Amino acid sequence: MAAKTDDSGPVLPASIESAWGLRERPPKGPRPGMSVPAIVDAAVRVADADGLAAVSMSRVAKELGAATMALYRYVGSKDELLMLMVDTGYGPSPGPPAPEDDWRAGLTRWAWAEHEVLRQRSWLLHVPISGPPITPQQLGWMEDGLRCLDGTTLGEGEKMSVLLLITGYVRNEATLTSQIAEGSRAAGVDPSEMMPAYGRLVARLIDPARFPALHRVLSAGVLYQDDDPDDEFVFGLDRILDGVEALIQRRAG
Amino acid sequence: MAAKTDDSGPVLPASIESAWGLRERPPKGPRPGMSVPAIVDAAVRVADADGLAAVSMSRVAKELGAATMALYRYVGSKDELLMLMVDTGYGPSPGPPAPEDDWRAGLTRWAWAEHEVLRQRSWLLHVPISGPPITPQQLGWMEDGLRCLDGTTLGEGEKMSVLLLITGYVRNEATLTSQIAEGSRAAGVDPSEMMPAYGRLVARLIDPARFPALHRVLSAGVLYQDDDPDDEFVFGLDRILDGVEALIQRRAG
DNA sequence: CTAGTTCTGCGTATGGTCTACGCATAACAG
DNA sequence: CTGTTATGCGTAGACCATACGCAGAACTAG
Repeated sequence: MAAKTDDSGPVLPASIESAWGLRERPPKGPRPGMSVPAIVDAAVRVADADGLAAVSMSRVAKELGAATMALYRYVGSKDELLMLMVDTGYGPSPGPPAPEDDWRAGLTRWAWAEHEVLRQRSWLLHVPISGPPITPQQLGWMEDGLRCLDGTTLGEGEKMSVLLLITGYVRNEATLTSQIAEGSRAAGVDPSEMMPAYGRLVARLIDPARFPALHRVLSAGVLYQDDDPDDEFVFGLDRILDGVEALIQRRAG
Repeated sequence: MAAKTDDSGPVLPASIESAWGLRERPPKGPRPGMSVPAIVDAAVRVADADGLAAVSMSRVAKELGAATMALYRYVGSKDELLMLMVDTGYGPSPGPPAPEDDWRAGLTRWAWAEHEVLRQRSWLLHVPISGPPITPQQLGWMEDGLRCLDGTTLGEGEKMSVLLLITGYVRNEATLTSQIAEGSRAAGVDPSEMMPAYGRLVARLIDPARFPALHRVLSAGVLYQDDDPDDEFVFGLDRILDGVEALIQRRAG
């Protein structure tokens, strides 16, 4: 007999489907000794402690007192595990915007929430993302962001684009600051000395005649000071939100 | 006797220094059979053909008809090779803005130039960047971007922040579109069918009561259509430049 | 109660990665 | 000619993901 056809196109990995609460366990066979959430939690624990590079299948298995190959009964591949790690690593979305917030306050809060997550779990930035979000909590974040733009003059497509713009900005900013942190740790330099050292290095390398504008920036001492990363974050975010505001005004006519 | 002290702080890898034209070859010993540029070119060729994942030391060596370990006489590590690959992969910077361009036209051109490079060499996005740019051509790009903002009311630090904002945006946008391309190739789906398939998948997964805003986006058909990626790129870029413009106006006022 | 089915846990093995180390040799300086 | 120094590169070690297959557990059908 013909199975009920699944016309939904792309096939979801089994572990992702179970994250959505679909697909119950078949009643046959021995009872599982582990669970997908337990594995993912262990992997997240490893990443929190020793970084994403330390997350290998054998290391995660050791964390659980299990054999390496046992994990493959629960996740189809390491990439699948990584996807699930991202989902729980981000954690639950910050929730819908407060009623008294306008769109700008809401999105600012939303951006800061992601900023905070990425500051605390910088390994999330190192996970090679392999497609648009399909896990429950990731879509939860998206939902909360969209709600901030409810009641604006923007079209649905524009709302999506704005969210993409902001989340991309947050990720990018977090990547840069985490690189400075990791670089200073690798070089054994004090983090506050990292940017000044970089400035001196560039000053030594460049020829002022070939790089006049860059030379001017260096002369202004921009790279030498160790400014508050939060200020830098706020600067870019405000620029983007200004741009969004201009669009909203224009749409309002 | 005391060597001439190098008070410049961080030590540059040897291969990077030679990319700046410093450090000439010592006259002793057998003549080298290869050169750093030849190795980097071969690595770039491999990445262009088969992606960054195909770039292993042995594969690059095979490309050159050399033994794997021979490469380590020229580059200190694979990471160093990757850094040099990024430098030549981006290629020479697009050049200073045309005299008739105002800052906005100049930055637009600048952003499109990077966009174009990343579209053609999407492996650049997969290179884990490990710090601020220190190679000649990378700093050349920075120089050209800074020149676009010459004559504006912005401070030197603000110019730098604006550049970071834009280059981050371009990278992010390129990452998203290349993920769609790679995802569709991996799934054997036509690229134009990728976003519609994603839309159907999300529609199947979410509960409209839990995800009302997302559901509304889907109902509007936003994810189903396969819109021109360039339009999406222009949208975000214009938002950011609007934000920069607002700042310039404010500083001028 | 028994036989069949299906699932779990996991040992083994393959083929890939980067790179530390050390040796033979080639080219130069004095 | 001798000593110094650099190169080319073979060997080997320490990882990695994962394909495959087997033993046994837990359920269902008869």
